[in-house]
Amino acid sequence: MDTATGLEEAYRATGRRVTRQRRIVLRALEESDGHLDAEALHDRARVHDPDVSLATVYRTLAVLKEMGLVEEHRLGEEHSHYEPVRDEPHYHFTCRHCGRVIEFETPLVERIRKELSDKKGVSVLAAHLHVSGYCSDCRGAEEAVDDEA
Amino acid sequence: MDTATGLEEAYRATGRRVTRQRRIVLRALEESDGHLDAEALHDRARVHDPDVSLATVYRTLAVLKEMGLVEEHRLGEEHSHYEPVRDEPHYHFTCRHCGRVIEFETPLVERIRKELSDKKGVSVLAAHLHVSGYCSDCRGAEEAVDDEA
DNA sequence: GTCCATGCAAACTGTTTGCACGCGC
DNA sequence: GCGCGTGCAAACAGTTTGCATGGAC
Repeated sequence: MDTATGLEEAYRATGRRVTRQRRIVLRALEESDGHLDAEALHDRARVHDPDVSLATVYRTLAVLKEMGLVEEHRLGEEHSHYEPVRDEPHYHFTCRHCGRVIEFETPLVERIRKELSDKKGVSVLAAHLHVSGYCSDCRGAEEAVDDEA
Repeated sequence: MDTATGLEEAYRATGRRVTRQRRIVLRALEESDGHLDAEALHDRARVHDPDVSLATVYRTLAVLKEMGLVEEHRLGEEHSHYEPVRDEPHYHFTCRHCGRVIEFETPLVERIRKELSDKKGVSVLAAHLHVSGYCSDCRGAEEAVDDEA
């Protein structure tokens, strides 16, 4: 796939220096299947170089966010997840029991955007839809989780 | 409106003690038009009693969340906003320039829930839709904000 | 050689918690 | 008066930042 070098090239194109650490973080991001948190990304980066610091991971993510190449999501409510921006918008479902994240697409959010623009006169830049519940594997375990809480 | 005593009664019904501080926080929540953050709620509570602590605000919110009477939202991405649960679900738009929060309704999210259940076999408990952009008053100010970033 | 990027540790923000006291029941 | 709820301050998690050094260009 050609997105494999995508981040690094887009990054280099901005005139920023491509350091060893930054390349490692970019690769780790690209190789991820999406929605990694900073800690997980850091762990993956350290496989290639144990000295990549968490601060560098955060700094790299900040740059990528600013460039619009990476999106930050609050899925589990406590910390952020990051993923490279793709062409088609998509949304997230998280399972409250096993934590699994399922991505899904729907044209309906686009319709909501339009309705909102028309009715309220706002200009929409982004729409995040986060659904939670139990995935097909965990549907029987609902009470167990509720008891834990 | 009868929701004015709603929180306190529901609260009392669980057998918990209704203290002066807790009553103040419940009232402040009910009198809010929704989506206050903990700090704002604390400020409002202190109007009635300067000694209500932020910890008590958080503890009260935690109880109400657990009871399902209050919802927590991540609107601005950095800290949480809280609002009493109402009958009809609604969603939020936030203006990136002035910070205004606009609530809106749409039946389309319900359709998305159904589609998701059918296609992926998941059981949906909650759906949060957060749209951001510029409100009608701030549509001209977009570049100014982008420059600040 | 310049100057951006790094690692480290300290700072910071929002939230939670341990403890001894206070007050609702 | 029992025991939950409180205020305070310290702890906490996630993230950001100041500073001196290092490495990309």
